[in-house]
Amino acid sequence: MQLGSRKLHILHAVVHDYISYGEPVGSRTIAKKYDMGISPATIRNEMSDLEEMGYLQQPHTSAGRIPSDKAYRLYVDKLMKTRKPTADEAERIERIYQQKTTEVDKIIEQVASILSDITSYTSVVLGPRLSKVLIRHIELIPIEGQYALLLVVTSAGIIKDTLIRIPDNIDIGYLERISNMLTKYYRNKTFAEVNINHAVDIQKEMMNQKEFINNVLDAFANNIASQNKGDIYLGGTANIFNFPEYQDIIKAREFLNLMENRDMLYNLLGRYDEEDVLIVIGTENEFNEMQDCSVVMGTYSIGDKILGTMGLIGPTRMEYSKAVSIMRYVGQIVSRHLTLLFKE
Amino acid sequence: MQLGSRKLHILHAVVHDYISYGEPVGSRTIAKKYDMGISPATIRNEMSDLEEMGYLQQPHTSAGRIPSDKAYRLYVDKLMKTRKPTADEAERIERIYQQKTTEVDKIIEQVASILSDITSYTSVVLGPRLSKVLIRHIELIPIEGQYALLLVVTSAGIIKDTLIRIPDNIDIGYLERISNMLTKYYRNKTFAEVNINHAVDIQKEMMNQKEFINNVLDAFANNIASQNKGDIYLGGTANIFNFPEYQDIIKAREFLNLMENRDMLYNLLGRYDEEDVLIVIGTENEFNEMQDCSVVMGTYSIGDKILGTMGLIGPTRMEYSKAVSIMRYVGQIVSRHLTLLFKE
DNA sequence: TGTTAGCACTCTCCCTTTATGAGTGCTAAT
DNA sequence: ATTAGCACTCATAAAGGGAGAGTGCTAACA
Repeated sequence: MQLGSRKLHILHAVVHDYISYGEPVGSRTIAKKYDMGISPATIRNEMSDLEEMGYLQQPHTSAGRIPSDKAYRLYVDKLMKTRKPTADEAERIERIYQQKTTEVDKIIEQVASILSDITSYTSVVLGPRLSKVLIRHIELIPIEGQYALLLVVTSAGIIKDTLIRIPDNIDIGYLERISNMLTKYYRNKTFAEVNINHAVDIQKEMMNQKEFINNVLDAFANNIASQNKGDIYLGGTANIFNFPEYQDIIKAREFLNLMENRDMLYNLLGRYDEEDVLIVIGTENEFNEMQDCSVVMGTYSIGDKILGTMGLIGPTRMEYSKAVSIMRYVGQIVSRHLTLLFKE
Repeated sequence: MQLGSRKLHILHAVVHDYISYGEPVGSRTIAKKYDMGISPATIRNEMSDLEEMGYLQQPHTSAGRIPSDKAYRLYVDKLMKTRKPTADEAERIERIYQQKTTEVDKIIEQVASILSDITSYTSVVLGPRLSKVLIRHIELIPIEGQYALLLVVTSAGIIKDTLIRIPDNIDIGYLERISNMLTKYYRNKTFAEVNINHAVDIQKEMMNQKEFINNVLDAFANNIASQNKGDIYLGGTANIFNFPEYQDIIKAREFLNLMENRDMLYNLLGRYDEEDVLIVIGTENEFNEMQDCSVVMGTYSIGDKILGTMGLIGPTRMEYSKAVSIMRYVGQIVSRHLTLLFKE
């Protein structure tokens, strides 16, 4: 069977209506609201065809139709009109620029909250992936007592630190020398490239302070460089209650448990690093637990280096055009902001 | 009317039973389960008195009784048996020691998750209050381009940073000198005590690099020292669904919205800094929205300096003895862990 | 005088029944 | 090919009708 233009129109109408109201759409509704000059009976015939082709489903015999995931896919690929953020939305997104802080965590946190506030979906934002980030500076700062703080500053302004015990006979100058060596050696490398066995200069140094240097290198490699998972920020988890399909307490609970499963979210979003927005609809998602939802993903960057991923999670009948336009614009703005702060 | 020992026994039984099952407790139930050698009819008379005195309430005529907030208060103050963590609970709490990281954020995050996992209530943990924390070290780290990172390391291992633009003609040595001055000047002060006008040495320095020094001091005072709110970590927000009183989607939603209201949580917990555990029951809470819940608060410290507050939030019929014992023990363990890491 | 058995009464909860209405598919007419 | 008409299906809401838990009151009892 062919997907003629009339079928497409009807499909569009069903998807559009269902996205707006979340109730199965009947033939009469379409005839009245979308005014396409044919009678409900004709629409019924077409809908019956569309059901056979896998685009529509009936929850039960005497209900209207709802779109299948296949229909949403067709909708987002072919039928959906692109949309720009409204003036109000744009204004709210641009508040990212007004953040005073230069701490990436805080910026990302605000991004999550803006995303969920504007869209009323749940937002997930991954902090900068450490594997994508360059080491800029390593510093051993003496703390009183017998401790020093090993600090690593990266190109995205992220700072990782760990405490190290230092022997009595070590002075500040010595710490500085080691800091310099480490910086010189690992500067502009990623954490993934850290391999303490290759640091020849430093190994020479080992002769006099073998144990201490070992401690430092060990802390660097194991406490800092091996944390390859960045943080996850969530926004608007309670938004899911806005949707009638989640009025069921069991479904709502499942959803919220899902949002607490950081590993899953990390796996879902973490592997995505394309420039453009990606839409994953219902059963297209490889995680079974999320096959009731759709996810709209985007990324943010510094310069042209993609740093992290953002996601909007909502019911499969989500307003894709809105989610996409917001996601795109937020991506642009936050990237521009971070680039201004940290580029070069 | 007097609260004789028999009335107390009955009240105890009602509270205990209602905490366990969440259903109104009838006279027969008490006679059977708590075996106090009197008949249901007598218990009914006593319960009627207790109701008059404001300790019990009836949801409707033909239901059993439920405790009022006043009854819970009496219960936690006088009737409740203290309880120690079970071996299993203690073992799970002591995993705090096994954390490899020395980043306070991560430790606190784990504490929130342990608290909520063990108790099955929602946990809220405030990060160290900056007003309680001493400045240990200030450092200007040159980043390539024309930027430096202004880093402040504190006595609780927290690190605050902000970016500063630096003029062309400034070299590393100069940055070091300023770092040393700042450290010398503000060391062992709290952020609250920071007043850039008093830094005489540094103001002298201003003569040659007036604009730059101004930038540094301004960033220090405004971007770092003025952030007096620490972070908030939540655990087990979805736990609320375990309780029948929150099966109602509207109540569940209200609760979750509450948990997203960071300011409120901050105000609720932030002002509390006593050593011992504090229990706030239902209407005792000054925030109307939280008068359906009870909160058990505790603190954690470094040495004998109280740093931050923790809270367990659950229904008013929460298992206070459990919540209190867990809260106490977690407080002890996390304080000991932090003290080992950061003291001196 | 305090305690208890007995009993009528109340109210919720759950089950069943019934009515309503939205929507369909089929058939026959256009 | 399109559409009006109609019988049929199914979910949802409203109404009725026990069953059960629990109470308060009264009168008997130790």
